[in-house]
This record gives sequence, structure tokens and C-alpha cells, in this order.
Amino acid sequence: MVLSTPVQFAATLLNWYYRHQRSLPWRETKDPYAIWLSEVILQQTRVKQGLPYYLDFISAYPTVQDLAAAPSDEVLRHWQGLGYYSRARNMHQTAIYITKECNGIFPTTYNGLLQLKGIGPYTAAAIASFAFKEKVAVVDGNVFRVLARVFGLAENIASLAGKKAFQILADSLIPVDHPDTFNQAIMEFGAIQCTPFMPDCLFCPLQHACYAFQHGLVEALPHKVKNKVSRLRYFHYLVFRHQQMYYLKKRTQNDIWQGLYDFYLLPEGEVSVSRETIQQELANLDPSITYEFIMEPTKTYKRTLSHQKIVAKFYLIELNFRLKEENLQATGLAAYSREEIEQLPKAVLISQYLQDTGF
DNA sequence: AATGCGGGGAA
DNA sequence: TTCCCAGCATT
Repeated sequence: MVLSTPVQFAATLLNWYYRHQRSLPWRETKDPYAIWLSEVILQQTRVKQGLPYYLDFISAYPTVQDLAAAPSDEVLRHWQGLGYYSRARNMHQTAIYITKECNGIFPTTYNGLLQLKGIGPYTAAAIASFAFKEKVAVVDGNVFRVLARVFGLAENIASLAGKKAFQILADSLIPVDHPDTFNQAIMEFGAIQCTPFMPDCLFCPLQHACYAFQHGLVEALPHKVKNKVSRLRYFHYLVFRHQQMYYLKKRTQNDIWQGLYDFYLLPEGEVSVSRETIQQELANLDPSITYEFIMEPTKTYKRTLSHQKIVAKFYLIELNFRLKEENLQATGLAAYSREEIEQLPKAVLISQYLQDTGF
């Protein structure tokens, strides 16, 4: 087994990158705003999934000032379906900060970028190296994998100590002359060649230097402790409708889908609810409330998030009158037309329900 | 140090 | 099904 020296490792990687790199729009620019956007989108998101969102977003908001000036609902609407919505909320907040407090000028260093909301060690390193050529190594899921395998680094990547070990190793490998290309190269290598499953070891330029390949540990590295099982939650949505207007509310709690819109939710807990339970809930909401019918629940929708599983049913309720102002205050509900609902940011679960009901 | 936060693609 | 993806904020 021949372990690469830093120089050999970087040279091999760069050589591979020049021949295999994909053409991606954010690689054609030095605009820190565009690079920032691409990096935030690509946090925990594959290129294939994020690319259409990047194109739409950069077209809707070409500059940081455009983003700062946009209403937050509209920003979230552009993010709809991409998940991890705090990324969009933080980006919007930071765009406003940069526009108002920094004259629209981005920090130009790793440490400066790290101060911004939504920018952590990875994103700060990416922007600092790609836009400003700072010699600081990116460490993401790809880098963990490539370094763990090539250098046989078995630290647990889920632990803080493990992450530090990988950052130190990566920083020792990044060359002074092409820090930006090296960072691009090692991630691209992880995404295309050194993949999580069935990596292309047979045609790998690092095969002879790769610790994992030489020791039959390719599948075992990187080492990661399994994450625990997720929470199971039952959502029962009451969809209030009156004269083609639907009542929705914005999710403001410290919970999933913060900032997105959905319908009135029954108190959580029951696997299934009876018609009587719903009638009681409606009476509690407003004793004088009257309605034409309660539709039988829709089919059961299931959504699996990374940390919890949502089982949801929707009950359409045709109201005879508009909800009173006090009920709107208490529940946060407001009436929206179909056209307005289309423009609201919604979780995929809600979009799916609306589509199924012929929206 | 541990936990919460989406959604989709690949095997 | 299970794993993982150009991670970060909060506690």
C-alpha cells in the first residue's frame, strides 16, 4: 500500500477533476451571492435536486438586494419542495443584513462569513475559497467519504472530535496555489467516483494509494453511528371551506415546516378520530358554528422526514358562515382563494392533498 | 454533545 | 425498506 503524499493526492485529484467535472452554473461565476445561494441550496441536497431551484431562484432574485427586498412568503414559495426551510429563512434574513448593514458587500474571509446566519464551517469555507481563493478546506459528506477511505481515517463522522480530525486532515492536503479547484475536485470526486455505494474503484486513479481499497474496507468507511428511529405523528387536518374560500394558517411554532402554510390541525395524539370528536372540536371552536357536512377523511397520506414520520388525514368541512374574527385570532386561520393558495408556500404534503382534490 | 429540521434518488 | 445527500442552529 502506497499512501499518497499531500502533493500527490492533490495532483491526482486535480487531474481527475479536469477530465470529469460537470458543467454547473455556479462554477461559472465569482459572484459571492450566487456562490452563497448555490452552497445553501446544496446543503444536504443533491445537485440534481437543487439545480432547478438554483436557476429559478437566481432568476427571481439576481442580486442580494433583490432577495432582501422580497417578501418572506414569496421567498419560501420559491423554496417550496426543497425542504429544510430554515435555509431559506436564514438566507433571507442574512440578505437583509448584508444589504442594510454592509452596503451589499459580503465578508471576504472565512471568519467573517462564519458570523452570518445560515453559514457554518462548510459554507464559509466554500464561499471563501471559491469566491476569494482563501486556503481553507471544505469538509462535507463527500470529503468525509473520500478522506476516510483513501487515508483510512476511521473516526466517527457524527461526533465533533471526528469532524475535527477530518478538518485537520483536509487542511493539511489543500494546496496553496489552487485551493478553490481542490475543494471543487474533492467534492466532485466523492459525488461521481468515490460514491457511497458501489464506488468505481476499478477505474479509480487513487486505487493503489487507497487504504480502504487495499484493506477491503471500502464499504465500512466512513464510520458513522446509526441515527435513532424517528417519531411517529398523526395529523388530522380540518379543511374549512366557505364559498370557495379555504382557511389556512401559517406554521409559526418551533416545529417542522416553520413559515409554511397548512390547515387547522386537531390536537395531536390519536391514531384516528371519530365524527363526534370533530363535531366536539367544532363546537369548542365556536358553539354557534354550523356546517353542511363533514367529508369522510381522505386517504391516509404518509410522509417520511429524516427525523419523524407523518401520517395525515384531511377532513373537508363546508361551513355555512364565515369564521368569526375571534376564531381567526385564536386559530391563526385566514381565508384564501385558490389563486392565493397557489402562491402560498406549502409543504409537499399540503401540495399533494390540494392536487389530489383537483386544485 | 445531542437533537431537530425535508424531500428525493438509488440500491 | 434503508441510506445519504456541497449542514446548520439550538439547547
